[in-house]
Amino acid sequence: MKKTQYHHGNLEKALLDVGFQEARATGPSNLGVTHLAKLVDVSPMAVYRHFHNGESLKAEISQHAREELARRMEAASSRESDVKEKFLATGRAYIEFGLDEPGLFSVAFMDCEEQPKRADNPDSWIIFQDAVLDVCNAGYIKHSDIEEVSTVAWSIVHGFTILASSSNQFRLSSNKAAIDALMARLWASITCVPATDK
Amino acid sequence: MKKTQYHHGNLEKALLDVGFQEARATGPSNLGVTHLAKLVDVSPMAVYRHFHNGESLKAEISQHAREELARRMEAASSRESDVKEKFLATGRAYIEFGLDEPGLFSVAFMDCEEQPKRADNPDSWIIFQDAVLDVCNAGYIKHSDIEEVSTVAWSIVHGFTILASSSNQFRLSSNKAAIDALMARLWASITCVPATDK
DNA sequence: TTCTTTATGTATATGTTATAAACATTATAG
DNA sequence: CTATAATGTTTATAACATATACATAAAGAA
Repeated sequence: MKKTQYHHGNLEKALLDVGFQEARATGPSNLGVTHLAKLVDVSPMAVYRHFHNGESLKAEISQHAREELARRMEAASSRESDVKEKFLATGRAYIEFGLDEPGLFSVAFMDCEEQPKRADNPDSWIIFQDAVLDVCNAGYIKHSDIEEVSTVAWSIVHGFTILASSSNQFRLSSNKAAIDALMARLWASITCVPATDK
Repeated sequence: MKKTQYHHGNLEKALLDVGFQEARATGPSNLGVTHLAKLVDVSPMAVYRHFHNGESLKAEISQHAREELARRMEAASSRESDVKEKFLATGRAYIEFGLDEPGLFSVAFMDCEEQPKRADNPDSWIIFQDAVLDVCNAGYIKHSDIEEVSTVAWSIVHGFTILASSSNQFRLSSNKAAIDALMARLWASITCVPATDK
């Protein structure tokens, strides 16, 4: 089982793929240059022909994880037809992604300096905004509230996911019940907002 | 300016203090054993007399950051007298801590294996639960909803803070306006929850 | 005080990682 | 069918974490 070809074929994709798998399995901790190079059976320095440094490799893996999340959100949304249900399914998919794939989720939102941020790729922020736009067009909310509502929706869903999945935070009796309750209250927060008293 | 004493005096506290400062200044990236030892002008191995390994040192720094957050929440709450305002001030303090001290905030919630979790120290989860308990006792919500409401409150506030502070996520026109809106909707989500239709 | 023990630091060594520089091989375009 | 550009390897170097062995100082027993 030794080295048969000097050139790998498509090392860049291979590194991203194996990095994605590692992210899925163990989160951010095994995404080092040397480790990934070993998994692809290539010398560590070969990596630098395709990525400026280890951080940018991690950043791209992180981007891939975010794209996977976005894909699942869109898939979940497309399974529904009602606007409200589409919106809720989008949020629910986000949470379920975090709970089912804690490694990918934490890599998706780990802090790395430069995000690639390619406009052509799906992005959870855009997806939330689109879902909220539909909710708006269906008459549930005012047009001027779109950004505000998107912000709330993403915040609540993201916060819950992090606290429930990644770490040592709140312990809940039932995840499913907690998610149902959370989504109900999310819907409440965006539809029946009271007059800003004071 | 050379080494005058062989023994340091209180190295453990010195390491935690300088680690806290580094966390404040640059987040999780400069909390290594060697680096902190250098800042305290001590050999790297001295650190191991006080911490089992580098991870546990980081974990304690992280704990201190969480305690600082808790302290600010309690301070903000204590400045108000009305139950609702106390609750909202608690959440607002959380967000402001994240925005004012992004380094401390990201260290506070970075994932490290073992959290110390000393019961005698203040903790944001407990503080939220206490605030919600008061909201409950004031008649705003049902007693059976305490856990659910605490979960929502922490989720929304934590999610917003992370997305707004730590990373490259949503860009908002005005932070203050966004926070006001968020808190209004948080209050909405916990008070006027609609019948669980379906 | 002086001696012993324990706590606390240092020195040295090993293994891992990131990454630079120089060199090797292969693919591709004239 | 070569030059040259792309892609990999080898060989440093430097920063780390941390183990082992050793040094010093502080605290208590004699």
